[in-house]
Amino acid sequence: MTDRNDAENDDFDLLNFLPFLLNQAAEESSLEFKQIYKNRYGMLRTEWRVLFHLGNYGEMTAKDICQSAKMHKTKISRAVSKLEQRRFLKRIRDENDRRVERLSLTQAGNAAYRELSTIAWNYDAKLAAQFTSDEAALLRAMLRRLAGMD
Amino acid sequence: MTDRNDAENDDFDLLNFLPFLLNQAAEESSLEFKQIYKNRYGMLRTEWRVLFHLGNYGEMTAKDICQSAKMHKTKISRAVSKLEQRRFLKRIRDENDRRVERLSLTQAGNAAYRELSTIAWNYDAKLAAQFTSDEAALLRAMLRRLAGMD
DNA sequence: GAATAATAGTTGATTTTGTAACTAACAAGA
DNA sequence: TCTTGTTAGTTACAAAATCAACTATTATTC
Repeated sequence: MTDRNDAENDDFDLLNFLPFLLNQAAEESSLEFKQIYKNRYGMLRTEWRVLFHLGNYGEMTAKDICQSAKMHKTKISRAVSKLEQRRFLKRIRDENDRRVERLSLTQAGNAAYRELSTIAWNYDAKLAAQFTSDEAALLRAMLRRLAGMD
Repeated sequence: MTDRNDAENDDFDLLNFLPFLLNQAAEESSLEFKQIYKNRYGMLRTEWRVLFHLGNYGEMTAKDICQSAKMHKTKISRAVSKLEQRRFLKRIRDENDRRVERLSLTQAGNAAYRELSTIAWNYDAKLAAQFTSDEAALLRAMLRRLAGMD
């Protein structure tokens, strides 16, 4: 029919292409929660991610967050500034290595984290309730594998 | 310890939070493929998505793509312009409703689609090979559910 | 112990996205 | 038919992400 090689992709199916599916699922499943941190706290995704990391792990450096969240350091730098402006976090320069700043949440930051993480956890439960608990556990394990978090 | 309610989120675990996991998995699992459409064709994600839709489904309108890919119409408008500039797609004004344009790939667009979709399919197989085929099928089904594609 | 390289983080310029207002074509009701 | 409303798609402007160059500090090497 044509001189090009088109044998192998007859059954390519966009709707089953994992990167596309993952993206759609990620997008859709974070929409509702996004409204909350956006409308209630005026935060961007980058900002709540930093907040969640600090709330979840306690004191971290920007680089730590960078590696854990696989976010670019400029995004983190700006998110940290915003959160600092809103008095949600404080920086402490590390006296052993003065390039480093140790980041941690203020009381207000912790309060926001607690409120948001409770909502997040309920939200997560609602998402997971679409599946059996075995399925949900398997889903999380597979996603961790795909994300290179093993 | 404190006067705030912090009972329910003791076991909140960021690394198991589905929206976060989904996002990390989506990001990581599209990285390698992104290099290909980006470096080899100079395309953005929005552009290859439009290309893939047209390659996969044949002639569509911008609105069709909008609904299927859940992308905003301005993104599609710009992606279509770019792809048209590169002679990957052509627009035909619908004479029954002159607001509508029917989009389809040119020969060059089809060639690009064939090459990319073959690579995509192999790439998908490589991702899925991390799991049993039952697991992979379940994963896709769960992602479709989460994405609201049922 | 200078000179060089490497690292943590910031800033500025460019690119891409998102929001809202817009044009053009059609539809429906008075 | 002539408002009024709706829809397909574009454009202008604002917000955010990316990329490269930068400062300040520490590590390395000669």
